[in-house]
Amino acid sequence: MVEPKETKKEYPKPAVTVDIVLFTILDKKLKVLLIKRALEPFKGMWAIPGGFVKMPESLEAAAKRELQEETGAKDIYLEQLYTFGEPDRDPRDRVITVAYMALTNSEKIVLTPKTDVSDAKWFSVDELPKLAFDHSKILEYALKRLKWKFEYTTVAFSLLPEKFTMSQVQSLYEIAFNKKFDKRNFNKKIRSLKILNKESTQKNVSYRPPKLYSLRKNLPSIIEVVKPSD
Amino acid sequence: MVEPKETKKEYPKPAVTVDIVLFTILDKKLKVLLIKRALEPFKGMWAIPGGFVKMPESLEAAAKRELQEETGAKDIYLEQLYTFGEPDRDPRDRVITVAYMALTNSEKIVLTPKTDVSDAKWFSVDELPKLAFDHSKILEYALKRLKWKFEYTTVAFSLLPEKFTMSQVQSLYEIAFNKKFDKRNFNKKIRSLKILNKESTQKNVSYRPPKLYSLRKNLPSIIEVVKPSD
DNA sequence: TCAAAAGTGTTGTGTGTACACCCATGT
DNA sequence: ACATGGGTGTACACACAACACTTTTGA
Repeated sequence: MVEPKETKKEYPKPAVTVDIVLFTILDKKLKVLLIKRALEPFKGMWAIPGGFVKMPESLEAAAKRELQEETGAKDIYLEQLYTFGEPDRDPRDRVITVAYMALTNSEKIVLTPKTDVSDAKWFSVDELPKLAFDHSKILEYALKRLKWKFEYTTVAFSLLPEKFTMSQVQSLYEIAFNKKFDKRNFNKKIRSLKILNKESTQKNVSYRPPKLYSLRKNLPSIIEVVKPSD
Repeated sequence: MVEPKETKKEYPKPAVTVDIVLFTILDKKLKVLLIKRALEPFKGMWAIPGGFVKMPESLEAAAKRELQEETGAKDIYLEQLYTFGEPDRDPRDRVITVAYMALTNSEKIVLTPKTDVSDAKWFSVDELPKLAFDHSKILEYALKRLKWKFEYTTVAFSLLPEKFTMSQVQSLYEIAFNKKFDKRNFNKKIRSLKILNKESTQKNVSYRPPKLYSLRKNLPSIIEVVKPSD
């Protein structure tokens, strides 16, 4: 990195924000958290939650803080996606935004809109409203990454409770890929990955009680869960 | 994205730079371009080339500009990697850097150090000096991404001339993965991808003249060139 | 006994991997 | 004629895909 003398001269600087695309599964659908803007610009429009990076905090810390302010949730899976910096993406100022993707089990969180937000809601990813700024582009990118990550890693499991059944896992993948999988093949594939611990057997269901599993700790980060499509 | 009223109050902003990890193949080795810093901080140390983002230019435009200033090269493969923003990564100011990876055929370019740089050189990726800032981390990340991209996409071909032989392709992959491939299997795999046009046959070599190929245009972006390892 | 979801195996097809010899050219 | 890198095929192992019936429980 080159640091020309200009540093001292205080050239104008862009503002830096973080925006977070938070996904969850709700009503058998993949949903994303959007907030309704209470202020200009794009007042009244839906947008991805986010905010300015404060001077002493890292980008990831800023993303975590924003996420917690909106949802109260801690221990959320969080991953940096991409940085969007077209000069005209904010109509007022030059604003560069570092986009993050987050995944959570929807039961863990309670929506608590901040004061600069008039509403916060879950939207199905296939029934999205028009979004403020370039947030549609960001969301589209996040969706691509989500699918990719589901194929090649175990992040999908962060959308499930601690203990879960095999059909919950399958349902999760079917929702994300909008596609049915064969139960036997899916089972076999997941078992062959050796990423699950057997826990116990669920009770109090009016049908054959399923086995419960949990995700093993300290797994390698890339493991190819489902076969790439197309 | 939320834009609180703070915008108008001109809170302090971090500076934003782009840093570019430029790879090439030279002397049968994977090399990276480093510059020797002529100014503080880290004066005299090697670093990844980069510089400040100017107000009216996009991040990618800034990366292209810096790259061209250093190398004179246009039409270089360029891809955003990751944004590094730890508050203390620059000892003076808060500086957030958007890292890019670039690939070029080394014959296309001529190194032309800028005035704030006292030297610019190609380093083998396995013989790197200590680097300024967090640039070692950035480079490490770039290398991971490079390998990943080589496995799953055709970006590797941007390190080759317009027309090339099959052994040049194989050699490229062998260098990047530091691993030998079987000639017949490699050939078969590449041919099965249907990503190459047959061009003609090379002349003036003192051995059986090889066939020349070029990369087809408008290929899908993901195609799994080599099998994932580990 | 019924409803509901759980659980379980075999076979065919395609893809990856291992492996060795002859070919075309310039000198 | 020889040195140099170019070019080619077959056999085995493994992973994916297609496919249907029986089991366990609570009501």
